[in-house]
Amino acid sequence: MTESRPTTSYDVAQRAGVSQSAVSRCFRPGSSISPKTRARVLAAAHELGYHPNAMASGLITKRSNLVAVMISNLTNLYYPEVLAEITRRLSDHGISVLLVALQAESEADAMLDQVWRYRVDGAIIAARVSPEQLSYFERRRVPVVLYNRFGEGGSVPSVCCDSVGGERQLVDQLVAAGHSIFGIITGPDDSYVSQQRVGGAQQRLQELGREALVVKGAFDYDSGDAGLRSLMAKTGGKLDALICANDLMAIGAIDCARVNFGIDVPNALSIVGFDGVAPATWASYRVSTVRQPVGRMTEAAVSMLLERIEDPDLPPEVRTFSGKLIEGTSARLASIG
Amino acid sequence: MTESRPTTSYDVAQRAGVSQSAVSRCFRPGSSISPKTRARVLAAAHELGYHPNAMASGLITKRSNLVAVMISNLTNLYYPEVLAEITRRLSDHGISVLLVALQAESEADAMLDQVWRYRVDGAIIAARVSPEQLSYFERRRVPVVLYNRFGEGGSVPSVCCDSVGGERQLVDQLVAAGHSIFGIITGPDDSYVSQQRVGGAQQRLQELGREALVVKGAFDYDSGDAGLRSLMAKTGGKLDALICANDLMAIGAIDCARVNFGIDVPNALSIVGFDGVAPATWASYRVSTVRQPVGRMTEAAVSMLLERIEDPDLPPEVRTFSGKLIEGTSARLASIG
DNA sequence: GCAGAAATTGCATTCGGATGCAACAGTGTG
DNA sequence: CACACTGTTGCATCCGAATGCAATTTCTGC
Repeated sequence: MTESRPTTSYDVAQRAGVSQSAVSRCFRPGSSISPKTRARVLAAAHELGYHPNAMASGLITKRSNLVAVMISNLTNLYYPEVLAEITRRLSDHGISVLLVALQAESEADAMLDQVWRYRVDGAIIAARVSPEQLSYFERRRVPVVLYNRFGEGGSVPSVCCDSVGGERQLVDQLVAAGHSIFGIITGPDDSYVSQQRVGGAQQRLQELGREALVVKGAFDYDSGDAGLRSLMAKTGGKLDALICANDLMAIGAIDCARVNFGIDVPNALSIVGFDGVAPATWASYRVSTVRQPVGRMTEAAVSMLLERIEDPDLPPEVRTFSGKLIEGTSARLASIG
Repeated sequence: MTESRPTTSYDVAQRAGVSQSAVSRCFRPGSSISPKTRARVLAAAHELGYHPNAMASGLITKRSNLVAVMISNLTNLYYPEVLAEITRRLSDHGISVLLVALQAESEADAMLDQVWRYRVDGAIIAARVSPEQLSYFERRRVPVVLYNRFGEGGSVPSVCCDSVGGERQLVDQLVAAGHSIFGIITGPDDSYVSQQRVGGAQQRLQELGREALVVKGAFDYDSGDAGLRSLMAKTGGKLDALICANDLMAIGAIDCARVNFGIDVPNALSIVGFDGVAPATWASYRVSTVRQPVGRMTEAAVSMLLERIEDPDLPPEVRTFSGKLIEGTSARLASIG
């Protein structure tokens, strides 16, 4: 009963009375093997608890069946869902996930070293990665799909939620509902998503002849709080509509408005977010926001990656998905629709 | 510039004018290599962008430097933090994470197949796994550390937060503050954590001559809502103190109490949770809860696992950490302290 | 400058599975 | 029953790095 060393294909071969090649062919779809032999081998494999060694097979096939999933701040509420979805979809295709969780930008190089060593078949990147680091993937011909970011003028396949369009919708609704003094809380400067969202909102505001005060945030709860305080000070409390670059900051701002300033949200102040995370639907918040279609986006990311693993020469492609406007009750919206 | 096929140690050897063995020794700490050769090799490796092939080295050393991290429901708010911490700590030791995200119990076998194929060096399990599945790890001599669960009478190393003790503290405080009609919302039946928390609370209540109405939940927001409704019905609205098996349900219950029943929490109803997740600290909730020491727990889990990878014969060990009582404002507590 | 010890280096082999090729069996035809 | 053809099978080799061993170099002390 002491199953000391892991079983190899030779053990199985011996037990089944066939050659090692036969065992190998048994576990490799598309190989020529007779049903009879197959059954014998599978029986022996089962008895011995045999599982093919992925390192050995990866070594020779040059396919690790590993995909790196790189995520910046896992604690962002939005990413766990994405990560879970991606993992599930990949494993449906027999591919395992090498998780790379970046905290600081500086770690990226050390983590990438791991990625290279394992000869991953591809990568899905939802993290900030420098252009040089990205170009490394290209040079090594490791397919990459960016998630909610954008690589060097669209030269890298990516899946995005239409931030600009979503923000324009929010702004349209806010303006139509008669708001007048706008504030924006951004994400970090180097965040593509933040740039898009803030840019989209500002642009639409300008088109409609409005403008907004902008303060910087960091995509977290406290930023919403701090951002609101700052904007209230700057506007002498006249702030009318607040656009937050994500839901988490919107939630922070809602709490701050109510608890700290005693403001009636949404009657005295409208607050909108972006993402459509779970807490945004909670009864205390019911954030007016744009929900990203996580299911369709992850599906696209995975299938784009798999296609490019099969055929690395596919041209880059950028798929953009529209988010869904969620009315919520944290903002007075025109409610066209 | 077309770096077609990945560089091998032979390429580096040739460029540096040494043998392949020398290159290998360069990347393997503790090997005998002169500083001069080392420098030459490293230079050549750098020029060629060489990264040792983990599959090849794993094949021969029988160490994959991979650890499987198995998590049930990633979307549980509590786990992302745990996952991020564990990943970071492992990568500090040069170990990468093979992520296994279980949704349904049924997937476990298919996912475990992946785990076996990659010959992971160990596993950290924060997912529901059957005893047979667990015993497979033992048979294959793959070290395992359970996270917040408990294997077959303590025969598997594990790291836990003291649920019983935490609940007892909460109950003590609630009773001391004069509550009289208690309700409990549990987690899923098969959850170890739920059993411990509910059992701990019940036991202490009994010791103090009280009892509680118990309804079943599923650790999610909606369960808090549904649980509260059910308890209100059963008690004719007299419910006084509500003990939720985790924060998320406490949050759901708080929202339901305020929004649906117009109850003043905590003055008319005290609600407590467990975990200490980020949303529990938000101004709208400030949940009275017990916070798990995630940092210490993940550190323990990782170091216990690493020790057992080095020496598989270390005896099983269960490390239990006390949580920290967070007063919050969702419950009237005696506030001893 | 030399014997001997110590450190370094290269050679050859190994890990476990995949696969081209040749040998072989089984089938249907004339 | 010989023949061509399709379908299986085993043999030998390969993937890329690690390592025991022996050969070589460098170092040490005298």
